[in-house]
Amino acid sequence: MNIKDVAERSGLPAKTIRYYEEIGLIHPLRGANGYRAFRESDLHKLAFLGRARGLGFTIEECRRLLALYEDRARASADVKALAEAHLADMERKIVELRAMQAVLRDLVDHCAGDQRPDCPILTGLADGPACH
Amino acid sequence: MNIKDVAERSGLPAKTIRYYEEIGLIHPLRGANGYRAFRESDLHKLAFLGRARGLGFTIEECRRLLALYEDRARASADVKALAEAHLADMERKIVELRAMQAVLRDLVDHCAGDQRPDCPILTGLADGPACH
DNA sequence: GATTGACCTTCCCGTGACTGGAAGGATTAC
DNA sequence: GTAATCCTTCCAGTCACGGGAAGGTCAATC
Repeated sequence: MNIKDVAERSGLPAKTIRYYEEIGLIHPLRGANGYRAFRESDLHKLAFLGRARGLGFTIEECRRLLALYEDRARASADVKALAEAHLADMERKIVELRAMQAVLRDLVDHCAGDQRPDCPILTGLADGPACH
Repeated sequence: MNIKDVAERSGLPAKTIRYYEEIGLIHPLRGANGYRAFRESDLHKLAFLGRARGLGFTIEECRRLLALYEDRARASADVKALAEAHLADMERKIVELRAMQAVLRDLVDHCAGDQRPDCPILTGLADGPACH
């Protein structure tokens, strides 16, 4: 398979596939013409990576997941630990976003949003956090 | 004021303050020795920027906010629109994170997390989204 | 006056995970 | 034979800084 076929079948852009090879996530063969020659196993790995990335795992986490996936002697506890750490990361991000939202929402709710210049959002940003 | 003083008083690292000057967010004066000479107004702007960044506004949004802040003829509607767009951005991110969390949580909940290799998380990543 | 130490300056490189584009070679279709 | 579509590598840019080097300046002390 050439890169365009794997791109279509994996749903990943060709650029991304080249990048994944460059950073050592996959190791496709090479044809006599210098073209990458992808096996089914490469396609499989790329699909795996695409799904892991889609769940928000970083590239390094994906690398570890892939290593675990290929390690027949793995302990599922190791996979679970990785996944739970990532769940916790996401939870932290959500909490942070919610906190920012709450502050900003409060400012927005006090803003008339008309043609006049008076704006609690700007004074809130200028004079300190949530002064009311 | 030298950069270290403004850094302390604004809570921003000196590196960040230099960067903000480089991209034209602030324009401190220069002393005869080449040192940046910050006025109170510069400090004020930096504090404003720090708070806006803390609420998750991008640098370009901060630039627009600062321009509105300095424009005495602004309409508060413009500020509010910017802030509401940002609220919506954050909401989208939260929804996306929640969706990823839900899928991963489901996989994690089905994983024994023991010393055996069988792992629904890995098979879930390998064989497609949420097949059960 | 010399020296130390803390400050300041600019410059360049690295981050994460790609994306865009240029320059040039290979293959396929007609 | 040639045009279109592939493929390759390499370079640069993204965002918002952070680390660190090389070198100039300032204030206090000896």
